[in-house]
Amino acid sequence: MLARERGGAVRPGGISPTAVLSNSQSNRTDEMGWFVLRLTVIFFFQSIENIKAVLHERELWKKFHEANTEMIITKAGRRMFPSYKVKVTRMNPKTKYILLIDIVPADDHRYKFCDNKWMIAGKAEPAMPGRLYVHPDSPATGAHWMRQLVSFQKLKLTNNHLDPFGHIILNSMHKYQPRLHIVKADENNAFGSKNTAYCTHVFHETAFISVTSYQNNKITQLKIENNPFAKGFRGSEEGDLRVSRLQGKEYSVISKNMVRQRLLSSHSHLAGKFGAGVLTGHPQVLSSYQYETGVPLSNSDSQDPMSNHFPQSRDPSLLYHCFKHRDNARHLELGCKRSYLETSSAGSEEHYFRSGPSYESSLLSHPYCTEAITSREACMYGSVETECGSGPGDTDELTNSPSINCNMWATMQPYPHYSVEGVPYQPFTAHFTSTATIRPVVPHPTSSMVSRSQVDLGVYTSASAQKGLPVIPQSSSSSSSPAVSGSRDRSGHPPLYHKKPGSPFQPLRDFSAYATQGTISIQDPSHQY
DNA sequence: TCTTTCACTTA
DNA sequence: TTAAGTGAAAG
Repeated sequence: MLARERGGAVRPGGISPTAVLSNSQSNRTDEMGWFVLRLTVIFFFQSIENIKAVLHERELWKKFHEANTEMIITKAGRRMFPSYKVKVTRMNPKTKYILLIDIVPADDHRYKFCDNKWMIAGKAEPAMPGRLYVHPDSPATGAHWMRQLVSFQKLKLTNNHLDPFGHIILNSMHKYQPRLHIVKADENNAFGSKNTAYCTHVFHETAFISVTSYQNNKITQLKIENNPFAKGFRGSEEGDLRVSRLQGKEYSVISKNMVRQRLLSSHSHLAGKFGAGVLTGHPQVLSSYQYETGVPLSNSDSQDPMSNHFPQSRDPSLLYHCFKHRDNARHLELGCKRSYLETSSAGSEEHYFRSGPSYESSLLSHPYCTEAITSREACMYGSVETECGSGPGDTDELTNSPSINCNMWATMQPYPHYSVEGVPYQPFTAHFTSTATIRPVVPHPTSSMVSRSQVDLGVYTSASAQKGLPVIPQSSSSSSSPAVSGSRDRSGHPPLYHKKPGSPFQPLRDFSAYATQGTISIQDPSHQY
């Protein structure tokens, strides 16, 4: 849209491409030159790496961020507040995109709240099985995404490691960073094939610490003040008195909330410092069509968690990186419009994948490492600490030629990433819970990592979700599932994620048979536990 | 710390 | 009217 506007705007009064041509050239040549330029302009501004995403209610996010955002996680799943909403521009209006979110560990620490501040309490628990939340409108055209805010408000967080609903699983008292991924869908409304392009946007102000109950009163107050659903807790003498009476309390009408409010009002200085949340990064062209930019979100070396683990003002505030996949066969086909919980009004719009655990690669200065990527990708549940530097490419791949293995959808670089001094690489293994078939493919499986990935790539069907049953990936080369057979892309590689509208999924019986391809499809729910 | 229950709210 | 989302508080 923007590109079109630009393209259209240049011609009348702007510099025409024909301006540099000889006057003797024909009008036809002039037209052709203009056409080429216009195409170039359109291509440039609509290419995946130029897609712009602006965080909605950034000032609100910033208020929370400055107080160190906390997000409640519950067994049943809890929404995030503030909600993750973005305004997307510079998409090709006619191209189909898939928008999804994953939430990766921001570091390898466990936290505690002492003396009214967050402190490091030890080493992080092993990362939970990464899951992705695919926006329910996916796949949709750029015009659709740009038409209005893209809201991920129905995304839910849980601390239930065996969560059957497809919610994003987190560890309590750990710090996380949500990431937005914009994936260009292929002709099959899928992604993950060798030509799949995608970009990742990270808004550092959306980082948070997961908690089972709020720790910081300032956060509690911000939630109450800003979340409509918490209106019942907003401070007023009447309200607090009402609450105390209803609960049979004998304590003073000056409630905890009131005290909090009064305390907070005395030292609240949450005015935003950031300017408009815009994409200000400058993609660097990496080999094999990889693009990335950004800065580390935190300095993990610091001993001051308050000042460093929730980095404040930073410009650009938005980290993003973009990739185009050419050398791998990983392929995810999307069926995001099918509900995960088809009978649930809420669940009907929820779509989850899994993404890989990540902190070890997301924050620290591990060099870009093919082996590590594949291994982590393959160890969704194993939380394997993979050594970097042993890969064939190592750091050179960071700035030069990424390996084939790395250059694939499933190994999308994690948050945060560094452009020069080693690129921590985040697996981006697909897990999701829509009724679509997920078929992650490991193009170049190596050693045992592939078999681990089979365990990783849990998939949830709407049917299983309704039963409260998670589904464990099974694979089968002998699968007769129509979804499976129909989801192979033309390159011969099964897609990672395939939409098969109206097709009930058939459990695949022999997951191991897909070991070399890493293909995953809907599984038999009975195997989850 | 975590889970469950509660009263209240929004949509 | 009802389903679902809130933080508080008890356990």
